[in-house]
Amino acid sequence: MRKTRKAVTIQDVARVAGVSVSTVSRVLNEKADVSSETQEHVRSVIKELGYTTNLAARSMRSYKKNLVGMVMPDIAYPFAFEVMRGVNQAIAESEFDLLVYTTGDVRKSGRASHEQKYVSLLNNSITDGAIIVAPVTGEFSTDAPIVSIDPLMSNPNYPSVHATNYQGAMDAMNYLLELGHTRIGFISGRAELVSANRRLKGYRDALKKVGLPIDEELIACGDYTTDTGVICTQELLSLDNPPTAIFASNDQAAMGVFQVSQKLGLRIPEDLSVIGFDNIMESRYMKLTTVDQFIYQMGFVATQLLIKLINGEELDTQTYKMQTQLIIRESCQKFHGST
Amino acid sequence: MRKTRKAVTIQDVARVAGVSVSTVSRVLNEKADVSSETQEHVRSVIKELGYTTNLAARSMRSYKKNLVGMVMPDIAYPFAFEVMRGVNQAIAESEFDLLVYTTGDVRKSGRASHEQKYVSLLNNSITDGAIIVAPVTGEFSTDAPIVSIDPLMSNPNYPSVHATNYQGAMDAMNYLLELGHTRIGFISGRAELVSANRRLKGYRDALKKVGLPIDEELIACGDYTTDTGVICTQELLSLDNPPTAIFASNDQAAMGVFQVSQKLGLRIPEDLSVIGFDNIMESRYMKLTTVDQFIYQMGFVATQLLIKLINGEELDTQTYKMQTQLIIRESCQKFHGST
DNA sequence: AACGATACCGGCAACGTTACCGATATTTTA
DNA sequence: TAAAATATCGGTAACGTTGCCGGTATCGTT
Repeated sequence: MRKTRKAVTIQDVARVAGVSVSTVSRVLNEKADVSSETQEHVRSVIKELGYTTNLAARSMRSYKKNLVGMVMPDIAYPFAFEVMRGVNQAIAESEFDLLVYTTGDVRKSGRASHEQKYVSLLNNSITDGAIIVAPVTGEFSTDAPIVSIDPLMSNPNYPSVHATNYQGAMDAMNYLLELGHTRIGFISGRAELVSANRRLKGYRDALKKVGLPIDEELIACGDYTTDTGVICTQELLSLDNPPTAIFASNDQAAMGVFQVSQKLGLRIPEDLSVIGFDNIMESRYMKLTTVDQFIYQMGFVATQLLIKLINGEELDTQTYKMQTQLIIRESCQKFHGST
Repeated sequence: MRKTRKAVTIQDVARVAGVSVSTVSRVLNEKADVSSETQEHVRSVIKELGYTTNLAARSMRSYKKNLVGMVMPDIAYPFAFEVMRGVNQAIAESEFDLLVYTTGDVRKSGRASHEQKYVSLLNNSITDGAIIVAPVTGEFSTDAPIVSIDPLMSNPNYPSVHATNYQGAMDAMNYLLELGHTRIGFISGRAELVSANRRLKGYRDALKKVGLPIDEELIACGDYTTDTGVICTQELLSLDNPPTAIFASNDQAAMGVFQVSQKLGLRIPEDLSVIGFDNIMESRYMKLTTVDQFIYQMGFVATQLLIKLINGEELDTQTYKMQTQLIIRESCQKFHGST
């Protein structure tokens, strides 16, 4: 069925080439102590047999693997893609290759088991270090360096990169307030994530600062997905005194607002102002005003930090804060009087 | 700096628990031959020490790894993301985890060296099998099963999944021809890829079938990127007798057409009809008429095939053809007379 | 001519894990 | 009650690779 030449090993190469295993290994690792004729000969045998070194065996024995690991529960959502783009870029510029590990689904394995698994991936196994996206635990028993992106809790054990979620939320709110909105709905993120909590706090504090009351009815409980964004929007808009603007915790939730609005015949921004958070690819096309948290750069910077750590360099700071920026497009409008 | 508990091994666990290494291994792999008290005790020690099994060592010794590998030169472009989404979904539904391998850049390592590397990844190393996206070689010396997506050449050695590129190109062309266009520009893909050649052949044959001459000037040499798409468009539009419609080999190239048109003040579709290929995420927002090749499904199906192979099942067919479909949006218009 | 320096190469051990076999204690069977 | 079956565990040998040590030739030096 397949053309399989069962597992060619370094021994096979040595036998066929008529040299020792050590010599083959030396050729493979480009050590100095081999005559050029032997080198050439061994190389030709390697090519002939189609030999490739077994990564598992190699990484068990030697220490430098030139591989960076990356762990994410799910790679099929915009945030993940943006992070990966940034990581990819930094990797392309480096001597390292990248290994992305995923279970495909957050719910697939329990949290503990999942964390367990990915620590295995690192724990002086395959990679020289790893980037972990949105980890839920703070403790890793590993020798290899770790950098986290948008971690659950700020953790002193290893460096992390995250956006200024609080400030970003404040900026978004101030913008809406300046436009004259006073009833502003909020769609929250997953409650267990710090990013979500920081944004919620920004929402609350911005209102407090201008002396507006906080109506708990206006805070809908989301989870960063479009589906839940839809539900939250329906809740908010069916209130007796519905909001004139909605601040969604992320752009995917904001897409839910768009969907519901369209169904209800509400125009954005004429009838409803919407602001998001993240600035994912799609937001540009939807002309969504949002808070850019430079996800791409977060991935890029995290990778650079990790590579520094792997190379034994010291870091200036343990937490790298990525400044957010309000991107004004066309989904918000001045609020004129009621209705 | 980091809290490192240096490399806890199975030996450490055994010593602390007061049992043999074998017993710990049995507990880890949930074998039957262990009393429940011992099991519990060992498990508690494992937890206490924060032990996790070394993947490299394990996969060197045992055969089932529950890991699917995926190899792509670059993960930061829309096609790759769509494939990954499909793969991710299939993985989420399976018992397997996913390991995506990339160098971050096609040009980073020479082709041979790159192929070398990723065969290593499989070659009875870490994974049970692998999905290879757009491989350039047809020969892999490996024991583990392989499925390729959009391969360079149709290869009998292992199954592959690819779209009906020829038919899709024909459909696109027929649509433009029916709209009355006779001078249709073409932006080709990377010449070494079959997909690109099949689309070009579709372009040529469609013209031939209706008896239109093939003007080689109208065929611009692209490489599936937006940047080159821009250059090609400029070439095409600066011809003495410019095309009234452009068929771009993929959507990213089509985005180049959009960019140039906007700069030149040309309206799409009023002044220029554009059709693409791929139907990536962005195309929807650009209202680009295009040929959907169901990239997501390609990833999904490829993964399912691979898992079947890993489980020792036989496949019905070696090449799985994904039917394309013309998606009509708003980037094409009837052609009325000249200029 | 005798010595040390050098170039090149082979042998052995080790990495951490699992498969296999065999050993002991306990229970079941005839 | 003796033999056999079973449950539970330990010891040892691999898996394929690289690091280290040491062993030959060959060469240069005096």
